[in-house]
Amino acid sequence: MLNQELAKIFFEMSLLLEMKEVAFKPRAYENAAHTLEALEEDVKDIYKREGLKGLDAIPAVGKGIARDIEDFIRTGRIKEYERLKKKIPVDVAGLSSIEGVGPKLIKTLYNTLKIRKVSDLERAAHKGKLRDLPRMGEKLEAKILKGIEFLKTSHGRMLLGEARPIALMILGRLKKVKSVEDAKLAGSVRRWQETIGDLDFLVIAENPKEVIRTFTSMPEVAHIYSTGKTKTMVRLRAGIDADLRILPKESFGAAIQYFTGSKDHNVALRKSAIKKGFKLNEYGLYRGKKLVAGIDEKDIYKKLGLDWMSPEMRTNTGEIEAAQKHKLPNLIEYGALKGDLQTQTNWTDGANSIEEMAMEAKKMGHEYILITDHTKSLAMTGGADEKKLLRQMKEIDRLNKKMSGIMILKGAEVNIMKDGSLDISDSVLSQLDIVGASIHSHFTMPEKEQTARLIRAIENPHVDIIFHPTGRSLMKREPIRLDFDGVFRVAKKTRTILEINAHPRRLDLNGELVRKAKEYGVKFAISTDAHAVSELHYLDYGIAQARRGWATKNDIINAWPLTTLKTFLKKER
DNA sequence: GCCGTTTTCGGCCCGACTGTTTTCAGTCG
Repeated sequence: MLNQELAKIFFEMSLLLEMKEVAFKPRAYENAAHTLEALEEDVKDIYKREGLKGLDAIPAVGKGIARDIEDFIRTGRIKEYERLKKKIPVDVAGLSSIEGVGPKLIKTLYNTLKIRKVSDLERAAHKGKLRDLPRMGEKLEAKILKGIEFLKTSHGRMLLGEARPIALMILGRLKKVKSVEDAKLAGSVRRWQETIGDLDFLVIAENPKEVIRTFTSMPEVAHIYSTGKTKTMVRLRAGIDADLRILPKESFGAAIQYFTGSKDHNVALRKSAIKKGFKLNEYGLYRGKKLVAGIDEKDIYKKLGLDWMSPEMRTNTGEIEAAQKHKLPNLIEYGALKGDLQTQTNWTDGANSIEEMAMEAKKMGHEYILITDHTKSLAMTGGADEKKLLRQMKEIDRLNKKMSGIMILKGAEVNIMKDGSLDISDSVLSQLDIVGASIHSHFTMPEKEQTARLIRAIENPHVDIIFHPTGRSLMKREPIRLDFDGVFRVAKKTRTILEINAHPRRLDLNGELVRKAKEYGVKFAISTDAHAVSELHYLDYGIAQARRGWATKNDIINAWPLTTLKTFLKKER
């Protein structure tokens, strides 16, 4: 899909233009990048069908950018982009991914210190060269070093939300190869891990050569590391490695088990196998030299006296013990949710109208959708004040009369201020169906203050859900510091729901915290934080986190009937 | 460069915060 590649280029162009201090164009390119990121149909298909006119019809894409896209489809290059790159030969995408580094600073860094990439910047910071630049000091120098450190720890990894679609596309392609009997995805993608280091494909095939040829000649392949009879490793253009293994049928289940991991889970599993007099490896479960199980993954667990467990749970944090006692939880199922509880519209920073979001939700089979636009202290999003919220409520009433098959609920993503107060008056909050509240600033407060701040918001009688409770941004920003025991205790007491945010950049709460919160009896909402109709489909990423946290249907409020949910939330306290 | 229920030209989300300064530039979302 070209959309993602183009989005990256346009985003880079917006940064380059901003460095050149060109007015307004940066925003135009940035908007186009966002639209393409969320666009469901491949621009190539649109172009094939409707030409330049079709491209022009894409929101945020006009004549100029349509021509850029055409350029890219035809030649794989964009002239304007290459012209900019030539003038400013700097890795702006890499540098700007460091928290606290933006286009202006990148420009100064290049002009004064000839810094072109992250490693240059790191060296300069270590030498204490940054502090002497205009408007810089020791603190900012240290902040940049910390930002680089953080980036490094997540280096070479990719968000699940980016990696999974690529993996599924390649899997589909492998399955179509004639001699392929079966093809499966293993590794961290199968476990729905938050970030992905590489993609693992396992295949049974009569003619391995044909499969390997298909795999290595895919357009996505940038570099072939090695290619043999049973194993091939490549680097994809998207910036991630992919491994393909061809396996004999009798070992397929064992291989899937082995390559799914996690490593810790497998070590524990092998130990338990040894204890019971078996040997377990990627080719099968053996008693002496005799193959006891191998074709079917479930069979391997069964022979070891264990219930089969879902890959999301394989973290070696008690799942093997629970499987042995037949006490694994009955996990919430994919597709079990009845509605989305966090969505933004074009009333603030979303791309689509309330009606468009509701239509898509209906198409997905949802019973309801909660509209939760930002509030006024998030000014850059056009956050709603009381008046605007009241107007939006009227609009929702109008739409509910007009539409059938979906209920639009009135909500908001109310901003939690530094002191834990909210930026919308109680009298307006009380008129909303469901109120979400979340933190968008002061991420670095000490644990004690941050905890007190969040607890104050949780204790507000109007707040039903805390959205993305830790505020983390995967591979970019750390979670805020919280005393989770304290937070979970108060959330339970006040019947305040914690969100499992399904946005691939957030996944917040994560599985580990879900499991901990669940022990306190906290209930959860799984919601997408969708800013466009296409993002409403993120729900599965949240469900995966819930499953890793051992959550059942009973723990997830939007898996319940709407009436049950509403009764539960009525917390006149 | 994009966009239009005031506009095909003339606008273009803007407030809070931080670390630098001693009035503000840069970044964030």
